[in-house]
Amino acid sequence: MAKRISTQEKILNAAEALFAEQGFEQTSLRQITTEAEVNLASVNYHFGSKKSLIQAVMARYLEVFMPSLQTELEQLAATGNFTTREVFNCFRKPLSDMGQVRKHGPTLFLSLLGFAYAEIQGHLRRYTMEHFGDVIALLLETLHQANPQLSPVDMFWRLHFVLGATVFAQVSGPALREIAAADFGEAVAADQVIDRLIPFLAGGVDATTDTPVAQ
Amino acid sequence: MAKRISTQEKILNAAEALFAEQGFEQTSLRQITTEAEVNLASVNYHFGSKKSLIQAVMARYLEVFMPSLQTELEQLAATGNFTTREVFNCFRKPLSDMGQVRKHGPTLFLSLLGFAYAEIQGHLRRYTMEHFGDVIALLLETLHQANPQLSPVDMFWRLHFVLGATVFAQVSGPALREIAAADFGEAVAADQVIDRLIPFLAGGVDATTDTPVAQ
DNA sequence: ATGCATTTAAAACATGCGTTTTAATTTATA
DNA sequence: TATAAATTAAAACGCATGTTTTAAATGCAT
Repeated sequence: MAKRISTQEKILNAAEALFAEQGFEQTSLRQITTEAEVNLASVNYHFGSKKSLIQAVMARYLEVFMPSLQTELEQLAATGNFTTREVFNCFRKPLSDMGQVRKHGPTLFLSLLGFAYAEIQGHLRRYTMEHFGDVIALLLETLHQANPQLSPVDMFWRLHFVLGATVFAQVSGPALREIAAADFGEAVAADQVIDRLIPFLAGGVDATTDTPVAQ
Repeated sequence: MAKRISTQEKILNAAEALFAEQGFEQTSLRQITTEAEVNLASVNYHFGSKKSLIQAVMARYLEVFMPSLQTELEQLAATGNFTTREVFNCFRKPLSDMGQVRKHGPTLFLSLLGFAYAEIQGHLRRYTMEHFGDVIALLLETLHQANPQLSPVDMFWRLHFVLGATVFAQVSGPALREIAAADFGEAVAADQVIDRLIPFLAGGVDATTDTPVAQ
């Protein structure tokens, strides 16, 4: 006997899948409620507004992911000496952990994160900083320790490049994996993209800053 | 005497600025026609549809950018031996050239490119491949020559990570530059972001592929 | 200057959105 | 079981969108 799923959960489950696939703005409440097989008005009844629903979807992931990431980072920091790549490897366990909570959890979460930034959802950024600002700060600090030669400004920019590459890889992930499979006859599992990503990110962050004169 | 600007051009100019700022979907025809000081219906009269307008906006840039990039790549390839960073430097001149055609050209173009991918405008991808597929192929080939150790699959993925980081840097560029200026008291010009980006990208592409075991 | 084609203007159309309202129904409590 | 609260259902609201239609204005040949 499958345990009864509440209307809230039905909505959250349908919403997160559609959000990760299409983005927040592109997904309508009617799509969500149809998929969830609940009444249209129940979204506003249970969550108040679409904006609050988006926040609830993200919160469900962040509440699992952030503490887990914090643990990993603190564990690494305790070793005293580490590389950039090891810092990024701290993301592996928290991500795969979410796969046990919810199938396709890692992919969903990263896609959601991607759209959250791509669509410049100011309220999401605010929410994240408010609830998990200390984890973000820890991440920045740890990365800086691994790269003391980088100025704070340099690190700021590179970290956002990292975010961009990550987000993009997830958002266009399904389409890309399809093309890759067709062109190279090699299927790449969703959670293996991270294996390709981490070396790239670490290489980018570790790059020398000296700029050869163009032209 | 400023030369008379046609309705088409007024629309294109207003549209590209708004698209680059807000994205394609978020920008309404009413916004565009108000900004351009033309009638609402003139967009559909001159361009047929919003989708065609988006394509026209992109085409105006691509027709300048792509041939210029092709020239740079061919010039580099003729030298016989080159680094990844030199390949990415090939983007500098074509980008800055567009600044002479239109003020803020480089930033606008990269932002547009960003939204084109972020919003998964299938028709734009098709258009680009149809008209400039050979330049894309040349870029891939040149990058592969600079990195013969990378398999085609590896290069495929890394090139998309590159695209993601680039796109993201541009799309969230204005907001990021603002934060950077506030946090570090250092204003960064829009076209200087590329100076920070290229080392990162080259470092990422050049990274070793061996993956240390996680955990 | 006249007549025709092109372009602009104003209004309406059809559709989809998030949200609200009202009533019916289910659930829980006393 | 009776009553109150919580939830679901159905419909409509107000608004914004891209597009189309119809008429007026303009440009440009003859």
